[in-house]
Amino acid sequence: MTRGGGATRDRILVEASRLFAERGYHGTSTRDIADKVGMRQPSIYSHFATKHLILAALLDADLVPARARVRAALDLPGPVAARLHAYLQVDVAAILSLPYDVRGLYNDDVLRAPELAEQAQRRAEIHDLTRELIETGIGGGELVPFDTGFVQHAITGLLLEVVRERGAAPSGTPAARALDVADFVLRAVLLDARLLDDVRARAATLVPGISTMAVPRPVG
Amino acid sequence: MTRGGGATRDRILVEASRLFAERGYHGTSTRDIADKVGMRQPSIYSHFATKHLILAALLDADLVPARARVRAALDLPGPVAARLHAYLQVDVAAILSLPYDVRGLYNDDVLRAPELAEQAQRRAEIHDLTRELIETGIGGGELVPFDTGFVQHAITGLLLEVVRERGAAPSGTPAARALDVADFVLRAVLLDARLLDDVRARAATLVPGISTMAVPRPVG
DNA sequence: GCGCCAAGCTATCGACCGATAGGCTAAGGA
DNA sequence: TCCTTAGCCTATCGGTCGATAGCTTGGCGC
Repeated sequence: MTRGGGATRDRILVEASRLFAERGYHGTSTRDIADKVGMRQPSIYSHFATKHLILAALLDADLVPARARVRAALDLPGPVAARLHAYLQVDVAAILSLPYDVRGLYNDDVLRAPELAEQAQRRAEIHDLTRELIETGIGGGELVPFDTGFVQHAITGLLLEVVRERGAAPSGTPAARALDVADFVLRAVLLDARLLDDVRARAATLVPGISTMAVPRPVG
Repeated sequence: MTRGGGATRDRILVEASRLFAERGYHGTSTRDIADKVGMRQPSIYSHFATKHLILAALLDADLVPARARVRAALDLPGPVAARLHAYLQVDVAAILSLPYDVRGLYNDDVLRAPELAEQAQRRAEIHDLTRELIETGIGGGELVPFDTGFVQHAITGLLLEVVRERGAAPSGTPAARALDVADFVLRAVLLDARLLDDVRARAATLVPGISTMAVPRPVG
């Protein structure tokens, strides 16, 4: 690991993420991963002590920056609608720009495994923070009084599916797709539809503040 | 199978659907299913020739009525917005009322397996018909000119996540959740937000016509 | 009452799984 | 130069997988 600066470890992560996306975690064997990397199956264990830790590393690469982003959106000042719009844009763009194929990470229900409890907790935290943001917007009269949990789930589902779409037919740039998602959600939840242009303008000024919270992990 | 009128077969399907939802298809063994049903593992093969056929039966129970519903929505007369609203309501309510736990059916990427090609094709057909409905609405100036594929994926993601939510914390009745989904999507895509009340009223008259297209499968 | 057969059972198969043990090799530091 | 050790290798483990073979049983039609 020290010799190559973690290059092999990263290749394992990249290939594993592709296979997880294609066949799911349980449907992918450590031999499958090793074959793609170009090594023997036991050699994987020079870099990861268990198969679960491969998935954990991939999940963390997504979850840790994502949590930083939603926290940034919560801490920023101003109207909730603009912060939500900016957050969605940054989140989608960031996920679509990850070096890993994240499509398979949340498909399977492996997140319930006790070995991934830490990651499951991180994800729950992101959901809680998202709900908090929505709740603030509803309480302040900016957003339609939908059930908060429903809106959070709607956003989660939208993000997951947009990510899944990328692999099948990557239509449009990440930035364009990110704007689509943000617009779609805000049109749905914004109480006064006439404010959408204003929300977009305010969001544009917030995007850099949220983006810089998430330090992208460089991978060869 | 003939003696009990397929009762055991249905119990296998019910228990399998719950386990698939909990651990995914690959994460569930035929022994797990047999244990829940209360029989030995090889006895499963008196009702299903392969494990894939269990999943295929579950998928068909969802996909076949779903295809009928979207076809009905396409064939009905009147504005697209109302038809889309009605379709979404009926679809969500129908899925939430299924005797099976459908949460795990589309999580894994087993649908790519050649044994499930027929089901994959059915699902693709549903997506195509949905896109057609949206395209009509955009062309007719009723809906916001989002990318058609994006809207279809957004709807798919929303439906999947709402279904997933049910198992975790079933908040609200199926009908209430169905209305939430329909409202959320139509607020997002309706060009003139002021028409929403009218769309809802028109949709209410269409709901029976779409519902009756889908014959629910009785299961004990 | 008797034969048929669906539907269960036990026993077992070969394949594949994740993981471990232990050896070889080459790069890097003393 | 020699020692350490990261990073690969081969060989192999026990466990579990989906699936098959073949026996037993009990309800039904005749």
